[in-house]
Amino acid sequence: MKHLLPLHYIDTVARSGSIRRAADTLAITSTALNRRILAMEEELGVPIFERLPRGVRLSTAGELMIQHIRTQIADMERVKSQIADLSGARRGHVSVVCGQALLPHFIAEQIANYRKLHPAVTFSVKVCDRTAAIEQLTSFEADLAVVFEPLRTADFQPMGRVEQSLKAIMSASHPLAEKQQLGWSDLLSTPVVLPTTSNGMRYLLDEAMLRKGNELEKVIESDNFDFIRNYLMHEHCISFQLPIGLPAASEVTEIIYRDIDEKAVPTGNLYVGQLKSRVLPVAAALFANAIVKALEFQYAVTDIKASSEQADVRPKQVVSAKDAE
Amino acid sequence: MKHLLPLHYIDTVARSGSIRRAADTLAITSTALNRRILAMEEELGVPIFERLPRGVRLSTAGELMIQHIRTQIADMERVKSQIADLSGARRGHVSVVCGQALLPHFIAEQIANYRKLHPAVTFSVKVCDRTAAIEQLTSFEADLAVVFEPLRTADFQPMGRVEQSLKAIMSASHPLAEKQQLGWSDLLSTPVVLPTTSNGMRYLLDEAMLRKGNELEKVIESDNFDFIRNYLMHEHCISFQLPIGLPAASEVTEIIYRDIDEKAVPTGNLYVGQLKSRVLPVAAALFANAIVKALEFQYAVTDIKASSEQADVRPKQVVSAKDAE
DNA sequence: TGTGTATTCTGCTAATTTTGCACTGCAGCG
DNA sequence: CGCTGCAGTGCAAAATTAGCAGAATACACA
Repeated sequence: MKHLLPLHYIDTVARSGSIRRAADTLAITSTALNRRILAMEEELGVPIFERLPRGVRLSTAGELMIQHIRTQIADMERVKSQIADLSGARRGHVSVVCGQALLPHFIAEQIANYRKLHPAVTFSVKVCDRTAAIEQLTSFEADLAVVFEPLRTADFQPMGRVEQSLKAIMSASHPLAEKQQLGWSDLLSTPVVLPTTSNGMRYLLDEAMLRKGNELEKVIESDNFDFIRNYLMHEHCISFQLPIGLPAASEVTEIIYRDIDEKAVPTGNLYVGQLKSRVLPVAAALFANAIVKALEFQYAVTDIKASSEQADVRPKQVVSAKDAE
Repeated sequence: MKHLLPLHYIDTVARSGSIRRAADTLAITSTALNRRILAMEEELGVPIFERLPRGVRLSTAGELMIQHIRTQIADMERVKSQIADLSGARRGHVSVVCGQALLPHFIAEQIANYRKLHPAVTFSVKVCDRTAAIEQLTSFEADLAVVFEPLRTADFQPMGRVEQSLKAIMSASHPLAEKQQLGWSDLLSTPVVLPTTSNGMRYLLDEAMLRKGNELEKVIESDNFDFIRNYLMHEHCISFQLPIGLPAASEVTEIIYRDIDEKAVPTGNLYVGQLKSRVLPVAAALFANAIVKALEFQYAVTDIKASSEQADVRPKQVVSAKDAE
């Protein structure tokens, strides 16, 4: 959309923090860009940027302006999407951020499903911690966020929620693998690998430690779940994962998972949500619906499975049986 | 703001229903305007306007677009207003519509008060019926609406409300002038001059007639209160007015007013409100606050005055927007 | 049925705006 | 004290846009 080119320019400058860098990414000369910015500021009557020796930074007025600009751009996307929708073609782009390194597992499946229905819709997926996820929403870089126990900010508007109780993950040869459910004392009995504090699970675990008054034996801290999983193969530690981040029951892996007693670690919530008071483009809104539905479904499954496990009616899934050999 | 010039163009064309007429008001040639519109449509991929032999009309896509455009323009105003506010100067423009021909009496006073505080703020006031008032809000031609018993639309967001019970007005020589309070039978005993159906008072009166099962002796119907008041001087009729539309108690006029028994005609509500989910410019928001405060105050005054006139002292409350919803 | 009028749209040229290049001035850094 | 990275400026070229004249079209009304 041509008319919001100037706005896009300002947005880019604000994001890059320098007119020249912005000019690069915009593929125009810095002088042209510079002049447009000057023109806008002239028009507005106040400078949008503070000139620093190392570039530019948004002024107070600029902060107001940039919020407006990003709303404009996002809203234009929405309108285009709705107009495209009128003519039957469901197209558009959906940008999702996940607060949980292993969620892409789930998200990938959802996207694949959605794209089967609407191949003209494209996606971008970004993984970052919860606070960054909310920032991505407010800066309009993301349409949707899927986060675990988000900080309660006024900007986040939940569209769906499922409870997720932490699972302990470990190698099949770990001594604790024999138990079906682990209590707090079990967790204390073994070294643990923890996610970093930006992670929502870590928040729950820290809370549990505070409440119990004793500490887990933290030997490693990492924000990368691939690393954690791999490490569990080398040392008899345990770590944690959300049900939604676990591999499907049918998949055979050397990493097994066990329930944790609710009294040991409280249950958390996984949220799907958007920026408050924003109207999403058609594609994003539909995808959000789909994802919420899927979460509810997935949750129901987890719930049933969990209850049957706790009652110990059914055998543990294939993974443990195989690995126990 | 230059970047939304194209948007403003489209807006104007949509409002005037013809490219040429719009071009006139925009002070450019119709060809230039035409080309810009064609360019926008090209860019959007779908026509915004339907071409009719007598001009143009918004297409379905155009309806979506125009809503976006008006939001954008209004929001830009808000941003400018907030930015101006940063630098201490409280400036801006407030556009008010009233649903009641005699409200300007009250509004004028409010505007005068407000402008004493902030002389840099300008106003436009328009009088129209309730439905038109809401339309003015949705088309972003007005920031605020003050209406009596508005139709309950999803677009109207009340910010304040006061109860207003109808008063009967008549010449001082009218036989009924001797009574302090009029009942339904009193109203039936004399010819009446009614406002048109677009008026909220008329709505209440029609309802009362329906409920009572008998009709007032309507001799004249008019949408002009000046005319009505003047007519009352010539014939012994009565008409109706809201407390807020009455002259101040200190003013001496030949037209007097009397309470009406609540059992005869139900009490209505006067609302101050804005377009739902819109963020008003600073000046408009402040003026809205002031007006709500004044309404509450004025109501209190009316109440005191009324109590001195009539025996029945009944406290009625002012409901703020929070409680109203 | 014909004529007048109002509409949008299209070549073409002139005016205006925007761009890119080369350059200036400025401020921190080693 | 020069170097580097930065925003701003003068000027000519390029691109966009405006205005004019006119074509095509469809309704209104006699």
